[in-house]
Amino acid sequence: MDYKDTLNLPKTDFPMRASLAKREPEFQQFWEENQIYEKALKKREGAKQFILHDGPPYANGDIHIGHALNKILKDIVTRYNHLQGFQAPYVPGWDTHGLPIEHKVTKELGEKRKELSTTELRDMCRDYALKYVERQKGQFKRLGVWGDWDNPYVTLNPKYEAKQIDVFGQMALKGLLYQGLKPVHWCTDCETALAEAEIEYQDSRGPSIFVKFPVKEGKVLGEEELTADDFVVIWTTTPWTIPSNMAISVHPDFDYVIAQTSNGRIVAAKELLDQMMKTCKVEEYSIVAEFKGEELEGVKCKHPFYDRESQLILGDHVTLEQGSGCVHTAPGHGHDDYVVCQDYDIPVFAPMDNTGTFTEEAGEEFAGMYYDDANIKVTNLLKEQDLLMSLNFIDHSYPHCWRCKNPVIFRATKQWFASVDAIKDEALEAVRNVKWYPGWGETRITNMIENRTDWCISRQRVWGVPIPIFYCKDCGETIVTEETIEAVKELFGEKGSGIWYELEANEMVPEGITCECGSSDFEKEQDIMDVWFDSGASHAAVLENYDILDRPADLYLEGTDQYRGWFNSSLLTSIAARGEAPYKAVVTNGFTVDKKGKKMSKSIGNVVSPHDIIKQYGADILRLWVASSNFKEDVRVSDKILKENAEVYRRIRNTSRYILGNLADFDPAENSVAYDKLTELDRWALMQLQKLVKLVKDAYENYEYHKIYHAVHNFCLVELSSFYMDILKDRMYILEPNDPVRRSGQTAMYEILTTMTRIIAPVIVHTAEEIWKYLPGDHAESVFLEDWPELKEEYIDEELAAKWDRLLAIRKDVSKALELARKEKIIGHPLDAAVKIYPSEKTYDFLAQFDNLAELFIVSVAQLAEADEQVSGDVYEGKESEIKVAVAQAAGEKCDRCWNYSETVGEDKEHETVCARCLEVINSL
RNA sequence: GGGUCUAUAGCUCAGUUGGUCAGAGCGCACGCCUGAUAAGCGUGAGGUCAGUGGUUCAAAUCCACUUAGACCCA
Repeated sequence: MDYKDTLNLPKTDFPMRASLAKREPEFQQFWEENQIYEKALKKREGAKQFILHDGPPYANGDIHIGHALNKILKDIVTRYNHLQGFQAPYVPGWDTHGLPIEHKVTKELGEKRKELSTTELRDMCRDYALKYVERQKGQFKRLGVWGDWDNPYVTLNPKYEAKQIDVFGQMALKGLLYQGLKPVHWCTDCETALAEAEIEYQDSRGPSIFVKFPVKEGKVLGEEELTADDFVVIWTTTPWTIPSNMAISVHPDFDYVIAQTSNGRIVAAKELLDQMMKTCKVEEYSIVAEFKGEELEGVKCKHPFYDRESQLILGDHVTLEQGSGCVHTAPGHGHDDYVVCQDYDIPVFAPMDNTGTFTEEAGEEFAGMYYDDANIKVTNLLKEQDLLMSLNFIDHSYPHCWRCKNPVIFRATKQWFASVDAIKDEALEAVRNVKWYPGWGETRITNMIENRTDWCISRQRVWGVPIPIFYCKDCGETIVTEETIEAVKELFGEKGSGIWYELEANEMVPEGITCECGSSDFEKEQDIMDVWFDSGASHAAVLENYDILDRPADLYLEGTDQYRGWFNSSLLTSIAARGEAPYKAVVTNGFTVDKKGKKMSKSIGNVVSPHDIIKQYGADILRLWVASSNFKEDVRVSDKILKENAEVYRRIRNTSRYILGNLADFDPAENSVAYDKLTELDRWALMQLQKLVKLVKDAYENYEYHKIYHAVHNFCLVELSSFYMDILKDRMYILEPNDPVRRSGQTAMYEILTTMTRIIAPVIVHTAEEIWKYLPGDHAESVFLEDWPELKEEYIDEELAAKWDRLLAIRKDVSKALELARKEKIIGHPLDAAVKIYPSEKTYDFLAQFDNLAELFIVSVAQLAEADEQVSGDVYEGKESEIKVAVAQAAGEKCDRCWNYSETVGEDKEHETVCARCLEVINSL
């Protein structure tokens, strides 16, 4: 007789091999067809909400590993909170406006661009964006992320745009928006502003001049007094900007000197003096004073042409690469110049029109002159006054227009700004009331907001939301009122913001609006808003627009780059327009880097793509990797790391599979054993489970998912596989199916599996669902329609824990003794062994309370020696406990059925090869 | 150059306020089992806690600097 057939060996169809790449899409289809996400929301109707507001990725290109990390984290958050009992909706979104898309579309069009109207170009941009929305949507869904994928938000949606206008309007009406000047790249040929991406750098030949600025008001520097007879020397390659000079910048930390030359005393950086004198062909000179740049602050020079001061200011942008270390500063024609002048309240001055022609403001010498022609004029004027120290021509890299290939200039134009100063204190106060994970996020955003200058929200582009402002045609006055905002809002909400380009201003301004000057003839603003304003307004445009959402959000969760980006723009617009922070808590994730901790880049070739990972391993492995990482820092990905996660996954999967196999004949309704009737070992296992539940919940609450990963893995491995389940094999297989002790084990395993599956479900969503399908007994159609396992404090018994900890230590020593016996070929399988344990006195009393030591040590015989018994033969002296262990081959024969050695084998005539225990079972079958 | 971070075994992570704190699991090596079997069990080797200096009776743990890396600015 083959006794194997009389055993209860594990039996399940749950596959050992996951085949995730193939099977995951089937579960995703199951969720979609059965509307599991919708049912989950319905189940929590009326419950407290947990709203995670999705930061919109840019609708361009395929998703990369960073997107995957972020989206999976968000999914873990919403699924966990849902299981916890919250209604946790997730409305994904996309950022669909902006230069990168416009640029890409324009580039694809090439020359054809010129034939298209603004509306036609915008339509193409929209199509492009929506194409990538669909594409990325598919990629996100493949990660197993749940949410309202059929109704996501896109920033180009008319309803979104209308809310954005509302936010803009609120800010405008509160006086938080103003027009100012700021330099931008400008093509005088195309008469348009250019974005950085539209600039091409080419070498071109141009003048290079050193100019003396006469000192008007000096001071004592080093040992010497700088007087009105002295000069400060500047260097520039754009002489035409000299008329716009407003200041001279020096670096506070560099060394500067006053040098005596044949041409008067001059100030310059010490390190550049020799080189500069050589260029200017000055042979005789000497240093008469030396001092730090910071001492120059406050010195005033006289502008070479005008009755205007040019003061010395301090700036970190000054370098010692070339020139004089004293930088000609024209805030109307340079970015650094602009920034540094802001600190000194020096006005922006750019006396020039769209064609690059000087205006009257530049004085009669220059008015009407094209900027490029002014170079000669400037040098001539300087020469006449003996202020030109040198004139050379040099080749240098200079920006050119990508379209007409002409050189471009930096030129200040009118831009709309949001005043950050006005709301700074309020914003900082709000920051203090937000929870930041990790904690240093608060410091980081606080510093950023404190140092933030006013926000330039104008963009001279077409793919975006137009700035909804009108101007009086007659007097130029800005028209922005509650009525005009409301009108534009309505219009955009209905037709989309593209309507701005199809209607004349007068068609959009409501009836009855007149300018203070009496005119009712208007024109419209041509600029659009910075895309950061689009996404920054989502707290209104999404949270207020969706019935299932609400403001403020419970959580924003994005990468660390968003302190400057979305966290910032959202906070500012929310404070400005709604008077509150848009979020209650903010979590940030680090960036994904390669195995060496370096950032990923195509050129280095260290990019890991989520698509490849899913294809090779499956989304659950990718998700497990996310959970395994301490994502608040930068996270590493490599094939080795993924392989390791695949191993951990297999352990969790196999443990689950093994339990399922042992539950093959278990009906929880029929066969469950009451808690107080469970064996002590089973109660121990359930206690460990409770400890796990507690730890895991804490970890979810604090966004420390790697703790969950380690805890669950260790639980499967240490508590279950190598101890609890290893011991349980004997009773599961050998005993009569309905034996209460066997049912006790099944009851515990059933609870362990159903609990473990639910707590890990937010991470490995597909696998959890798969396990749920194979679960015996009644259960919801999806694990995501279940509740979080309630913590059973009553299962936790510290006395029991201490008792079993002590036993575990002893078991470790026994196991060591077995290993040594195995090495000496005394035994092979542990069941070959009979162990005799010589305990210390205290340990004897402890061990005597167990009547199943052989079962716990998985040996055929475990004999406890009396406390005073003499040790005989070779023994292993325990390191973890006070025992000595002797190992011998067990006496008797090996039972054919249970594989234990027993002297009862052979006693029965009918079943000669079976032990007494097995005989009883066989007879009862 | 500035702001915010990070650096513990090959990998992922623990190490509460400085005093058995040098740990876990994986991986690796070796062995066992073949009734969880493209599974399971056991044993073992592996780290000058990035480096230097300092504070202290005592530092992976506090301070300074250096090196490397990340994000955002300039």
